[in-house]
Amino acid sequence: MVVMTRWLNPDEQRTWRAYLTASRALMDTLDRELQRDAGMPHAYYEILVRLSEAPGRQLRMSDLAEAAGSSRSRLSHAVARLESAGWVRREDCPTDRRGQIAVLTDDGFATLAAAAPGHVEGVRRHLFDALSPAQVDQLRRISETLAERLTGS
Amino acid sequence: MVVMTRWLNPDEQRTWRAYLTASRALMDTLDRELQRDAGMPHAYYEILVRLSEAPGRQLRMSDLAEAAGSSRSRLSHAVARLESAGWVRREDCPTDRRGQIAVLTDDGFATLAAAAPGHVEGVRRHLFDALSPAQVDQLRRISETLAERLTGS
DNA sequence: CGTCAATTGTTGAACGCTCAACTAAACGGC
DNA sequence: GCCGTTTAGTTGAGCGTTCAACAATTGACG
Repeated sequence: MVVMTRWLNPDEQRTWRAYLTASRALMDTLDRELQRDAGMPHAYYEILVRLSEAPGRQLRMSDLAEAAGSSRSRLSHAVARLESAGWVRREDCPTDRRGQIAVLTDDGFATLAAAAPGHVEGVRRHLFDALSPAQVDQLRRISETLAERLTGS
Repeated sequence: MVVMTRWLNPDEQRTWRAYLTASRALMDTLDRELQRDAGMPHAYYEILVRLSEAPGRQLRMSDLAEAAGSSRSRLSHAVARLESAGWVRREDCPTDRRGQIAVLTDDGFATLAAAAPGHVEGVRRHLFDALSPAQVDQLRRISETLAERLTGS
């Protein structure tokens, strides 16, 4: 049996296109700024942020992957790069011999601290300064709904 | 003089993290579905869509780049791939000898037509089904504001 | 007209991500 | 305790994007 496609109506179409344009432009802009000012892509910045917030500035690879919304493979490659940049180091997990622990180095923390103000300023300028407080709230609710549905958590 | 960083307040922080998680998960999911079902990433799908909507199913490379929110370089590489897949062909521009025109082939149109229902279904399932009509409207306004500010158009 | 600047599009290298395949260790049931 | 199944993490190949450099053409302006 043929199932009819539920096409997007004009409002949805317009919303979807605007969303695509906006989110792509936003992430491209922030990525470029971060690359220029801190020498790392946004994905790597986020890894450093998550490590910096963890107790002891360290996390199991799996936990870090989940926190950063990354696949294990992606994280493996990323941490390899971050390690060779001297921002992260790997340690063996004492309780699970399969495990690896990613530890933020002092150098990594300093780099993050240096990059953070500029990046936050970018997020503010490109996102929050453009929205009313009510819109920020709307965006939060929408995003939380979508995140929950998509990540199943 | 030192300029104080305007850090994100807790609400903004939460909004930003939820936004990051949601938009990353959404695009990752749609990208994976499109790759699985149509053998192309979302960026390529969008190029084909823009071509299919243009008069004569063709566009100058620059115009296509702008329509697809892509850099010239990216589009050049992408069209090279689409051409070798037989979905797009290049023609010389008659009025500007620097110009190239990307033309959607019948094969490309057929591939797009075959991919569209599944992709639209995905957009609906992962995005619109999760939101109320009011939220769709909110997301449209927010996105249009951001898109305008970021792309300056 | 001639020249310098801007625009169009391509190219190659470096980088990051995805996917599938793989090793090693832990778990679960008997 | 043993054996099949999960789980943790890595690896390499292939693909897509970015960036800087480049060639070719057009435009602007004196």
